[in-house]
Amino acid sequence: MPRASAADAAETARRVLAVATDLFAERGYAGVALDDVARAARVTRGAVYHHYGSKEGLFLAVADGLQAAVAAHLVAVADDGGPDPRARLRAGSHAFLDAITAPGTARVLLVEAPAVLGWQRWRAQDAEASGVHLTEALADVGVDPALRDALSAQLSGAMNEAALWLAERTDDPAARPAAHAALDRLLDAAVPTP
Amino acid sequence: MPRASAADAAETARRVLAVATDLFAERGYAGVALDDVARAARVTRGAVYHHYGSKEGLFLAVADGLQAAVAAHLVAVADDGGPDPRARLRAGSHAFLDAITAPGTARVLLVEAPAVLGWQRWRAQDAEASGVHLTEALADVGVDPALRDALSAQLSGAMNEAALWLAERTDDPAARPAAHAALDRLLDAAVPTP
DNA sequence: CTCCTTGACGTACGGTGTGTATGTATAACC
DNA sequence: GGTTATACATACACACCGTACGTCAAGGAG
Repeated sequence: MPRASAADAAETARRVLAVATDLFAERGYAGVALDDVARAARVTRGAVYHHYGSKEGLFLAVADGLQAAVAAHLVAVADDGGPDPRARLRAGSHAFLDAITAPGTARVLLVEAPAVLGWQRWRAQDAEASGVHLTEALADVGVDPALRDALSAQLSGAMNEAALWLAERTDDPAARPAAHAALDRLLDAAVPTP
Repeated sequence: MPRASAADAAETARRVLAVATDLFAERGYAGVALDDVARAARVTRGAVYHHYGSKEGLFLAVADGLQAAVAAHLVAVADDGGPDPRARLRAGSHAFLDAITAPGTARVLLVEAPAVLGWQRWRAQDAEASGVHLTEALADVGVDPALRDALSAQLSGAMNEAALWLAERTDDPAARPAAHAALDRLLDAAVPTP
């Protein structure tokens, strides 16, 4: 008995996405069956396939949503970080770290996504969303072009690992300051000291 | 018709492990069925279950083997890196990077393993195999104890990402020197400059 | 040398989960 | 107001994991 208007359909898609985001964050990709998602969203698997095509398609939508949220927060903070490129680099990096440690985000984006989507697809998507800002900031700060890409990748890896490290230490109040302090050291290393 | 002596059994287990290592590296965990492994090793799935208990058990054995190889190479190089702790830190780090970029290693250890085994189990195993050496080296070099763990995690993340970054650039001869140069910058940042 | 226990598999089966084909009623456009 | 397309639900085929069970040789125990 499908009594779905266009608005109802959009609502259904949104509800499925929200439920899937929670479940993937909790149990990981392999740990959740599409029937779990469907039941929690009060539809059947047919609806899920209609809107997202496949389990991988659903996961991709989930990852996209989380990544967009992280990038939005990053850009917002960096934009009022002042004109000094070094300050912008720092502000943006710390903002990234804070955004990606939001409750279910790190696991989906940093652990599941590379395995599910493949590392190269994940890397491309990450680069498009937040990586560009890092690479750009490194350029603004005067990093040797020959090292820029390599350094960008390694700093990105450092921040991602910091996020996962933090996610396991939510009860230790000293962890977050320590992570930010360590990150500052690495960022200072990146900029050619004046 | 099982005519298996003890030596034959060990040979079977070894052959299955070798085949599984190749397949997991090529297609990832989800992309390989146990029947593929069994056929390639000229046995049935029964033999695989007998020796490794489960698909996850088989993957764990594969990951263990690769991680042991990486750690062995790391230790070997670091041990003749001389007595200077800073030189040992550098030598060990570069050795790690070289070892983990061996053909199928990075994907299994850095992309599949965290998702399959769970990040915490993977982290613990990685810390036991190579992480301890990094943390120890940082201590020897005089890193503030409050930052040591955070910095160790972030440097580890940087190296892992460098490895994956390199794995996608096997045809670019400038990539590896750039990765090592960028890594040196981060390592220099870690040691309190005298 | 014989018994018998155990290890090293092979075989058969059930359960779960993905994807696809098909049906259907309502919304949307003409 | 008839037609088409959309938004689902239902049913089915298929793949794959895990487990229960069977089997035959190896390796002592006597």
